[in-house]
Amino acid sequence: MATIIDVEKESGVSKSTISRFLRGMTVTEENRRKIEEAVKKLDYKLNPIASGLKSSKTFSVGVIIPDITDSFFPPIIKEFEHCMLEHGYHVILSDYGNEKGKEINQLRILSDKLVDGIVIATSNTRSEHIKTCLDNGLPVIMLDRLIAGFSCDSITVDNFNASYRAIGDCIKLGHHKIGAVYGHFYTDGERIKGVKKALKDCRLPIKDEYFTKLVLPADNPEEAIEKMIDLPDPPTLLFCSNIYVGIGALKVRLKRNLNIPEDLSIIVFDEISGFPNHDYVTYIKPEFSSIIQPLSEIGKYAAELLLERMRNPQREYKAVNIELKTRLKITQSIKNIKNDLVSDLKK
Amino acid sequence: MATIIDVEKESGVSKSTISRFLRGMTVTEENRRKIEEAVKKLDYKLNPIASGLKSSKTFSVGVIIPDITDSFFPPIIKEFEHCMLEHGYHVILSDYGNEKGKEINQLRILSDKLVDGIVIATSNTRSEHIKTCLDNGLPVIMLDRLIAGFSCDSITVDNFNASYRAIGDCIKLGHHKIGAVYGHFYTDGERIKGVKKALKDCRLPIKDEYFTKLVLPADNPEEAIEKMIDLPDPPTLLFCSNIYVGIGALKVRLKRNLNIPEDLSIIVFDEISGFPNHDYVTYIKPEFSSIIQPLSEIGKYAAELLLERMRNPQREYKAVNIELKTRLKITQSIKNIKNDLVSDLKK
DNA sequence: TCCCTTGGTGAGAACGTTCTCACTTGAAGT
DNA sequence: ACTTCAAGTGAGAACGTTCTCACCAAGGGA
Repeated sequence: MATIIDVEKESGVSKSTISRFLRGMTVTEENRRKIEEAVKKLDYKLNPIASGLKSSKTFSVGVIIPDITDSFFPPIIKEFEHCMLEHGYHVILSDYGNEKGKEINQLRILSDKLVDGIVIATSNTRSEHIKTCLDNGLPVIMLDRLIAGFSCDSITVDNFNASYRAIGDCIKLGHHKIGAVYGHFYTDGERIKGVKKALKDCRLPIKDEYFTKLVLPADNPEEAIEKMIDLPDPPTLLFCSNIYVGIGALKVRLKRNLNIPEDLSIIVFDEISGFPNHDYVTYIKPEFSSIIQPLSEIGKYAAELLLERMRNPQREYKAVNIELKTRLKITQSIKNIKNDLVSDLKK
Repeated sequence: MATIIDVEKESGVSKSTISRFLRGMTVTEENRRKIEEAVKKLDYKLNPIASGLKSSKTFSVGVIIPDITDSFFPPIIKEFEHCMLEHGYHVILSDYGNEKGKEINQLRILSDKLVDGIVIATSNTRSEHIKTCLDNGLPVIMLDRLIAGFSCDSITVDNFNASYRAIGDCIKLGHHKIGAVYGHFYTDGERIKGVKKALKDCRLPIKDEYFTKLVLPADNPEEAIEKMIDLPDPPTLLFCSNIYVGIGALKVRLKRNLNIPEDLSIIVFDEISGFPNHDYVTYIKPEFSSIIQPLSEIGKYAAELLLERMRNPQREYKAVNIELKTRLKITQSIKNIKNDLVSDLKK
């Protein structure tokens, strides 16, 4: 393998100038020509390890996620990786398998000199591990999930507002008995806050038996949903706070042969199929109404923000929180109770 | 950040000995104690970049795949990453978006000094790019797909034999008119060879109109399937060579309201839902019969083989080809024509 | 007793870059 | 014409390890 010293000898230009040229700084026309010639002749490639030693840059970033087999993450990672590669960065993938301890461990390993930046979808509610990185000047972008009381760059979606507005729309359609099944993650919390706020703002009661919190994946969403529809006075609409609950609803629908939306209206936060090879679910009619997250965009913005932070590693910083808009897709899975009432009255 | 020189000063032991100790070589009891004490006191961490410069090891490996949003890959990667991490290796993910040129490019970038080993699921039918790596002493493991006439370590599944046996079973159940829709990838080729061999061995005719090759994802599997069932004399059983074709069959079933297996028997190479959050499809009865690939195992064996190669980087080597067994899952989606004939006769 | 081996040691070179700093050159400003 | 300045240059130190090599002590075989 040719080194910069070989290029120096071949071209007659000093290694300092060669190094500068390779990093995009200006050199005289003549030197440029000589260097390019020598580089080509020797098939010289910059050694990124040697380069990283002095400059403390590895041109690689870490992505730490709870579970790559969760369909939420691959599209995000795909776009993120694509953007980073365009800027010469490599992506180190780290799947912590939903184990809080492992998450902290992986973050430490990656931050110990290996990466120039981190993107993390945390499962922890404490922020020490992330704060340590920031204190050491390592940029961290939080993905999808925040930690209460901790300020850090982030890319999230409008969990609260989207849920608030979606439920508002459902209420306008005449739904007054609204139930929700949700998980124990950060995002679930935000979404349920939105649901309850919508109910409150419309002066509708919030019944305890209509709200079931699950510890996923241990708890079974189907059970919770079945229990809810079996109530003496069941809700007319079910808000599924994430895809796992949505899938549960799909199962209950098949198992109990539910008519949607006659027996129950359903709305899901998340698209049940984000995967190109799983979009067949759209053939099961009516499709569930859903709040769709812009997955590629999340990846894109994460990349852009991280790149910006790595370019300008100023110490004292103000956290940038980017909240992306979701898209509400209303289908026949939500009954228009008002219109039905009107037509009932007409009869 | 403390360096090894700081530890040297603190402990009074030379940096050579410290370096040796850190890499697991034996030192005297007294030195061990001194070093450990100093390391702890200074919170010393080995700098992997500096370490890699001299030793030409980065302790990272590259995984190059066509599409991370294809449900096939995440479970493999998850297990692979898990195994590699246990041995101190990091995984750099590289998604080439099914573009042959980009695949070659990514491989070159990764191999230029950045990684100690490569796992690649190639889309190319030429092997130069991989051969270059091997010639440079960089271990490469081929994943899922081989290249004709090119010898290289690999982890695949028994595409040919599994298809051969599965179709053999179907023939025993009385299916003589067997059709297949398949893609243009390596794996499709092997599977179809198995199907045709089974037909040939049973002296059944291989009708051209029963075999449709698609260039995925451009071509539409649904169309091909519909055309086939609309033949004047359609097949009684359809072999779907991959998950995309399987999904196509699912769509056609819903769209045309097909009765499975009365109207058509179906078997799919691949499980239609590899994702934990997409397993609802099992609630659509009857589930399609399928040939299930051991995804985690693929990741595990890839890791083991790669680790072995990196430990013993002997030049002249004989390629190791590991072919994993798939699991055949026969459901009600395959009609037992023979028994039906028998009962028809009894009537 | 002497030689030879074995296991452990430390000094210093090596790895291939980037960074620092003092220098040269030519153009612009007075 | 003389200073000032900016842009570009090259020598050599620096980055933090690992590697090479010569060395030393202890123990075993002759």
